[in-house]
Amino acid sequence: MRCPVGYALEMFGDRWSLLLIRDMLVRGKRRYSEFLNSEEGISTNILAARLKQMQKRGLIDKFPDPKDGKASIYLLTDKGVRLTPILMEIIRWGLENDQYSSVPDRIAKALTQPNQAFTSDILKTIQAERGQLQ
Amino acid sequence: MRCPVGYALEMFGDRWSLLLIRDMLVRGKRRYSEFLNSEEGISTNILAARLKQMQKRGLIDKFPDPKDGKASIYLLTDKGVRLTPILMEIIRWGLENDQYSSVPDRIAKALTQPNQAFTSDILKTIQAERGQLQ
DNA sequence: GTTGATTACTTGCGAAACGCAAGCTAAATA
DNA sequence: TATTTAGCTTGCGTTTCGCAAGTAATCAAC
Repeated sequence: MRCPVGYALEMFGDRWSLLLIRDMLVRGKRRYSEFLNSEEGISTNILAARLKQMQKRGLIDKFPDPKDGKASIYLLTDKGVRLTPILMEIIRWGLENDQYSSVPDRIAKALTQPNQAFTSDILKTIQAERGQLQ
Repeated sequence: MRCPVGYALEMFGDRWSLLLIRDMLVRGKRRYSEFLNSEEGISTNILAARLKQMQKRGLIDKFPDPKDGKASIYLLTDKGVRLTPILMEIIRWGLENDQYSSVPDRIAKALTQPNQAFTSDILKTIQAERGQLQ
């Protein structure tokens, strides 16, 4: 009998989780080094902690890179991909309320469609990637 | 040319802001004392700081209570009310992914409609309240 | 009109989280 | 074999948070 908002905020309600999810969902980032040089500048110890936490919470999976033994690939789980509608509404609100915000055409276009369409596009893409790694 | 997600998280991306917005949007809370005894247990200094911050950021307004000189009434601005679709998607995700989460019938019903319908319901209600106070 | 309660805070302090810089390990590359 | 790359860990100072106690203004009761 708990509040779903409280649950959601426990899952990704810190300063960095949702930005990492954005990086994975709309920017196609997959690697530690890619997350590290996001424009917002997450520090390396926090990044490591968040990735572990999100894995523990079932939002992302970690795979070894088949082409480079020292590298890893981080992918959203289905539960993580289903955050897409939340992210879309956040993007919509940000664009509506901040004159300095903008997004690439691909995202602007997705915002005109129902959330579900974009979510299932991304879900397919990531499930295909996952298939290559398992 | 900044990211709308980054902007949004600066506006309400801390541990408490979105819970306060939930309290105002779906639980009809308006007063300091009401926020203080939310189930999550915000501490009094943090509550005071958040309310000031949200006011500064244009998410809420503060009005003197016409019936009690020592009391205040906090109301969402239109910008704050427009967060409703984000909150609805968060609720949807929480319900979908946490077996222990539930919401009152009124909210469950609203989730079956397009987000916009519930948003404009709430907007009307709050604009009416605001009219009584200004 | 004085006393006690209510409302909305502020202050002080210890604990936890964050941010920066440096260092470390294993694997790949030259 | 030496150097670079990828992905971390550790240490430490700073900021934020959480708890408890205290304060100020108003209101309600006697």
